[in-house]
Amino acid sequence: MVFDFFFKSISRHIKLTDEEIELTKPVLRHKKLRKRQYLLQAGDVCKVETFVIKGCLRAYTVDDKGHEHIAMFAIEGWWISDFYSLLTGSEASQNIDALEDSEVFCIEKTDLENLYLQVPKFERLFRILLQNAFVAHQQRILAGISQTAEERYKSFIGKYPTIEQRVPQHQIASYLGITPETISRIRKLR
Amino acid sequence: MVFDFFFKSISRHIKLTDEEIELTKPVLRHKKLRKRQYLLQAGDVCKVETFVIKGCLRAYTVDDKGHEHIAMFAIEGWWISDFYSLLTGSEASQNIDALEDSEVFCIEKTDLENLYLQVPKFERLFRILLQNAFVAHQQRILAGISQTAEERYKSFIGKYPTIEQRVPQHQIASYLGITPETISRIRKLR
DNA sequence: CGCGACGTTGATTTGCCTCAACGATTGTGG
DNA sequence: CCACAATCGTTGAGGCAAATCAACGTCGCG
Repeated sequence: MVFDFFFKSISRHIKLTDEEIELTKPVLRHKKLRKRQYLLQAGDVCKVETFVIKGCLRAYTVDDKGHEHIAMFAIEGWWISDFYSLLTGSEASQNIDALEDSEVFCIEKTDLENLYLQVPKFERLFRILLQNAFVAHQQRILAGISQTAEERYKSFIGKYPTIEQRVPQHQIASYLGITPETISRIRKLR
Repeated sequence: MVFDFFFKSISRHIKLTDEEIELTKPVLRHKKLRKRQYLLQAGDVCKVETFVIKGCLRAYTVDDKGHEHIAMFAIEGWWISDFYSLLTGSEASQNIDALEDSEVFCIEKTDLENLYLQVPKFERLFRILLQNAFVAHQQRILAGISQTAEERYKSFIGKYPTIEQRVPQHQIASYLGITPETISRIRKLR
């Protein structure tokens, strides 16, 4: 059942009753994405929070020189969206697309807000998820202002070996804010 | 009254009843900090979430070369803590101290957890605060991987003119991950 | 007063980027 | 199923933004 992985994932943080599970199911919109398919394009308004069931997605911006800068990856069990756009209703500055064939659950913003009222535990769930994201972000920021390219790369493959194995190196370079050439040279030195 | 500023601040996000306000007051521990005084030292465990009533604080790490890297500033109305330490109970990697004589409210972790149960609106408050922090962090990360020192500095003074006026330039340099000399040279060019 | 904190300026170095060329692999349309 | 085009990683040469190192002036404060 497609729902199983979702409810198992969130059970790490909140315990739902059967009734609450039934209330939740209708808001989960199951979607399949082909590799390279967009979930969101910059300029559109982001309307959904997305949970990854299977596969790998990325969120990224494109600067005026046409360079992509990856804000985040999301693999099985992770959430992804353009949060700012979702929150404010403004046009997304980020693109989100699939790096592999993927399956996701999308939750409409309005559905999520109702869900908060019907099943307040979700308020707690997202607070916890945001707390974790907050900590991860802070560490990434500190890495960015205090470490060399090499340190950041090695720290990345230590922290996210799964992602390192799945996505092309130049995507990781883009996430770390360094060039693919530099990554290649770092790797050469054992 | 010292409480006024606090409740006025959070009223932007949640509306408390008089009864809820009275439940909240006892957990707010009022504290004064002298300039340069520590609120938290790396190695200790962070036990409190802190709201700034007056003044300016900073959270920062010190690397093996003795260089400070500022994770965040907090002025009136902002919250500050070593979130990771607070969350996990592990030793703080960050120091927090006052850049000016300051006044704060500290909330003990255990008190906050009880407060979530007694006044669930606080669950919502912190979710909203975390959402905002999430967005700010994401923008800071993207700036770090896609912009030059000059762009980041100018963007900083555009976004936080108040902070730029209050704290020494080398602190801002440390926040942006660039050297004080570079800031000085950027400023020279008009 | 004298010392430390802060900012500035100059000379030099360096880590990383840019640009360019080249194999290897993948995948895709005829 | 092959041919050709992307995609991906590697390597080299050269350049540049920002760091480093060092010296100096100013201010505020104990």
